[in-house]
Amino acid sequence: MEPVPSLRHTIADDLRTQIATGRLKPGERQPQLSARYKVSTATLRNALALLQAEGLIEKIHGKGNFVRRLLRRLTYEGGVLTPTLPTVHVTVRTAQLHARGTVSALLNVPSRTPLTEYLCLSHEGESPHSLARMYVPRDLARAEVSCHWPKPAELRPRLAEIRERVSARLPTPEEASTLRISSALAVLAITRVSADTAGRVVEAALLVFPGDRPEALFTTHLTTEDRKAEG
Amino acid sequence: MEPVPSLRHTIADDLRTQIATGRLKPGERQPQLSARYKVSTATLRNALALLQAEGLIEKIHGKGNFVRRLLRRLTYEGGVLTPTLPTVHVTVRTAQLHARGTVSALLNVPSRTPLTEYLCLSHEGESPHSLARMYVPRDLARAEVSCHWPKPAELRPRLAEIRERVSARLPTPEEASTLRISSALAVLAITRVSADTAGRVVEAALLVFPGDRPEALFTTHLTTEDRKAEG
DNA sequence: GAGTGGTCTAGACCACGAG
DNA sequence: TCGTGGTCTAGACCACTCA
Repeated sequence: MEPVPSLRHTIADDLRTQIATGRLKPGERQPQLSARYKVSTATLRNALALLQAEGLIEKIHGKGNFVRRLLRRLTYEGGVLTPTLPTVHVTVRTAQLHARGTVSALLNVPSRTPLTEYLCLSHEGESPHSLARMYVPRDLARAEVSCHWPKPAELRPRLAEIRERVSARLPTPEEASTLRISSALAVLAITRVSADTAGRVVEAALLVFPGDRPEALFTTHLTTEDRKAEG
Repeated sequence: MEPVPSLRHTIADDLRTQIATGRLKPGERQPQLSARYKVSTATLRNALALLQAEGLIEKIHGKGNFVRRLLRRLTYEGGVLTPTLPTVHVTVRTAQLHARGTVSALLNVPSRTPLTEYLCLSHEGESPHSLARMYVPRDLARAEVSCHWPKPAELRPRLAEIRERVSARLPTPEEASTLRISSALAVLAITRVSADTAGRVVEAALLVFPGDRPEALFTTHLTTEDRKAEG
């Protein structure tokens, strides 16, 4: 299949095993590495780009290359991330704005409807972990600041239906810099729309997770009626 | 934020609009393009790599760069892709093998249990569209060759629960060449495990979709009991 | 064999971070 | 100011496709 493995793949493979065995020092510099492997800087950069796309390393302009901490793979299920880690903390920025475009359509409200936006960034230690943008009609906005993390059911309106659209894509430049990931590292994007028992959309959330971290888990329990309807 | 847009982004933006307005001829050559923009080949390649990662173009070694047909975004919901297109056809390869590793764990059967593997590749016209690997215990294997596309409910065992794990990642080299996508184009990977009413796992499926095509949609209807349990 | 894309080099220049 | 990463260049060489 690949009779002549390219130089950058060979170097990337070597660095990968060094990372796996903990032999690679954090903050390793490009010039040292390119000298060690006797390749040009461009080739070494290409090798590092491969590792970056896998989420193994992080490059910081003016400082060096750093091995990313291996974080356990989390699971997003039913609007909640598990396991819930005590080391995760969340910063929330609230803004008042007016509906327009995509958000207006998701919430099923006219343009210029007053909304409250919650911009949530979760960290695990120093590392940014996930990003959430939540939009709530302003008359419904309360202490819903916990985003996609567990929250008491009483705080939110009674929900009747949650629709979650999941897609895979590359991060926008803003997302990449906010999450401190390579723009080549895929992200899992979840668009969540929650409606109450009256059918009114009470929340639209745009969630973004780096692809090397969480996954989403969806379980369908088929009742007898569902199976009848299916046939 | 980005006061000095890099040259390759400028070129990529320009090519993007040309693609959107249909002005870019298929099979456009790198040498012509680098001459047109007066940049080095490396810079032009970087610009094309951006478009490749968005799934807009496809490069074929020795031939040229080709604009990918814009395919409508499909939705995977409840094991079915919608809308169902008459132009989609599926090739299936069946193999007999024995459980091991991940598949063994997913199906919850011991290693070396006889399995039937269905390897399904769907095309829309000439373009590969999605990839599915399905594993079924051999004693349950029947005419289940339609993979994740609609199939009569009678053909499959009565299902009680479907669990779907969704993740975003870059394709493996094999997936990239099979689906004819860039290795930089994110894919949506769905691991589906279906159990019958007795709790026996009757199917494990590994589905891979190019990130520029389908998305997955999951709907949760919260009944009164669910909401009680949530509180 | 001519033309294409894929890889690599050596080196220039700019932008960022820290002392 | 110095060392780092980020971008770009000009050109060499190989691999693939097609006439």
